[in-house]
Order: sequence, then C-alpha cells, then structure tokens
Amino acid sequence: MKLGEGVEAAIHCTATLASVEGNSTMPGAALAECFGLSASYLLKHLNMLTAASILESVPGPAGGYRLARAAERITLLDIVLAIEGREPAFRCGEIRRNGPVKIDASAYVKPCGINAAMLKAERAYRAALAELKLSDIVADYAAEGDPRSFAASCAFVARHQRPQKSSSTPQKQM
Amino acid sequence: MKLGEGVEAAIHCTATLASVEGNSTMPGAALAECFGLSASYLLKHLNMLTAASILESVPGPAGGYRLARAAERITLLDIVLAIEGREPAFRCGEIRRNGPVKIDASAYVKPCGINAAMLKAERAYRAALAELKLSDIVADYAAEGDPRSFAASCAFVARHQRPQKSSSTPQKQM
DNA sequence: CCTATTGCAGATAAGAAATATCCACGATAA
DNA sequence: TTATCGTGGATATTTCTTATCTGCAATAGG
Repeated sequence: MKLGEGVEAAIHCTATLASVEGNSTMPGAALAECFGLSASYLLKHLNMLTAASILESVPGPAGGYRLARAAERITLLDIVLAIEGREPAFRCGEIRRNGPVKIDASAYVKPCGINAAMLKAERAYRAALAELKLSDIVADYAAEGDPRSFAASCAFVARHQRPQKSSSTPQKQM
Repeated sequence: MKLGEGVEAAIHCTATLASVEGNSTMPGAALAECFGLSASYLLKHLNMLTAASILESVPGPAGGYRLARAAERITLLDIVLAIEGREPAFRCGEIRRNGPVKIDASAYVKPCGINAAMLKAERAYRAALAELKLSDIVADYAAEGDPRSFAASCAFVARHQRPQKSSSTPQKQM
C-alpha cells in the first residue's frame, strides 16, 4: 500500500494557500518553487484539486490558485480523495468464484465477507482523515513549528501572492 | 492508494487454510487452483506469509502450508503487513526543506506536522484491521455465506488436505 | 537408494501505473 | 498587443506490480 507523492505535494500546497490573504491568488510556479517540485507535474495535481472544488483557479497574469472555501471546511480526506481517487484501496476481484467447481451465480449475491471487512477498516481510515482539518494543520504549524521556517513560509507567501481586482465570491475568512 | 491483488489472495488462502484439520497441510498448487490464481506467483505471497510466521510450510511430497497459529490470533493487519510491507502508506519526502530559501537543518528537527497527521489516520486504519480476526472471517462465512459455496469450499479442502505423520509442534486448536 | 512431489530463491520479462516533460491553446491584466 | 498564467493533450521515463521460468533443497514412499 502506497500513497502517491502527489498527496504530500497537494497537502503542502493547500496548507500554503491557506495563508494567502483575502481572495488573492498564488501561481502554480511559485508553489512548485516553494517545495522544489517539478512545476509541470505539480500543475496536474493542482488541477485535480481544482476539479474537486478544493481550489479555485484564476487565469491570466496576476492569476493563480486560492482555496475554494475556508480551511476549516477542508479536510485531509478531501485532498487525499481528490488526488488518489475515490475508489477504495482494497478492490475485491471476486476470486472466490474462480475455483474449479463452478457454482451458480446466485450463490454469490451476498458480498464477499473479506471485502466487507477490508472496506470496514478503510472506513475507519477515511473517518480519521475526515477529522483532520486543514486549518488545524496550519495552526499547529504556526504554533509548534520552528519559528524560522514558519517566518520563511510567510515571507514566501507574502512575496508571491497576488491581489485580485474584484471578486464575485465573498472574502474568505481566515 | 491501492492495495495489491496479493492481499486478496493472501486473505482467501489463509481463510481456507483455517479449515484444514489438525496439523495437516495443503499444497500451494491446490490453493492456486481453488481461486484460479497463477500458482507460481501465489507462491511468492505464501512465502511472505511464511516469512511473517503466519503460515508454516512443510517441504517434500505430502507437504504444503498450514496456519502457524490459531485463526483467533491472526488478524487482517498481520496479513496486510506481511504482503504490503510494514512501511506506512504516506511517506514524507520532507519537501518542506526543498524551498528556495535554505534554512539550517536545526529548524527541521521537529517532525513534519502533515506527516504526523497522515500517520495518525493510518494508525486508525491499522487499529481497525487489527480488530478483524481471521477466525471471525471464517465464522461469518460459515454462518452467513451461501451454503452451496461453503460446502464446495469444505469439499475442496477435504480433498486436498494432507495429514502429517508427526509434528513437533502441538496440535493447533480449532 | 531412487524417484516424484513440494517449497524456496533468483533471474527475468511483460504490463500497469506513477512520475515527469513539452507544446498548443484560451483567458486576461497591463 | 504582449506577456503571464491555467488547461488539456500527447508523450517519455521511471517504478512497481504481476507473472513466468529455472535450478535447488527437502522429504515421503517405494
């Protein structure tokens, strides 16, 4: 079982975007530079976050990305599902049917007990992820992270965020 | 996030081995046939289960595999870790350090908060898997599964299990 | 002994998926 | 008009999983 590296990038980027002010945006290239990532590849992940309505994108110069809603209403589960897809990690191949003795399909109407058990555990995983809000991640970083790296992050955001002229969406609450 | 197909095979095989009697064994080829799997590949997974002390193997003719301990003391977590490895699904690449501004390494002695959060969720997943005992899987199958497929499984096991002459290990309790 | 069956380890290759790069396009602020 | 930025598609490159094959050690049965 492995989570793609894109998940780590996505969480760090959304956490960074959580500290841009108002409806300002931050270009994808700046986010890539912030974490030493490949810009062209990171855009793919940012795109998935946009498609999942976690981020909003603004085209054109002075464009970029911003959170689509308050960090309090974004969970790590939202991000993981946006990047890794909504399918469960355990996919039942119904191999119980592939034995040498062929049995009528009506014997397999009940779902496989092994599948049910694995999905039950996965629900616990997702429930735990859903408890973790992006705002808590950011708050912990501000409170318990090293002051030097925190200051550097704030400076980086301040340097790259770009205010927007006007917005139909109301100001996001910090 | 995806679990390899080997996990499904491993759980089905251990569940099947849970119903062999006494210290009898069942050959890997029979298990492969039971689920229509590639025998040469399944052996790899059975091997991992043996290395993890979930199964015991007996070489030679009349040899095969059996559970290394009672099904009550085997959890789905044991099996998943044996097949997928013990590393967490989320691997922190410490990309927070890769920014343009280089900061002293002493700023990163505290573990990454994102990593900590993801690992916390994963602990919940593993805890849930650890609650699921192989004996419960088998009991559910016997109680709620379709009688036809259950009978077919029992017949298959009875046909392929092979009693052992003598064993230094005491009889496993059913 | 001898043979047949079985598990084990290693090499290897085919296939799928994640990772990474590039380019043409539409939108837009200056 | 121009330069900047996000979007989407095409395409490598790498990595991991899946799968197969071979030779070897162990051992039950004749």
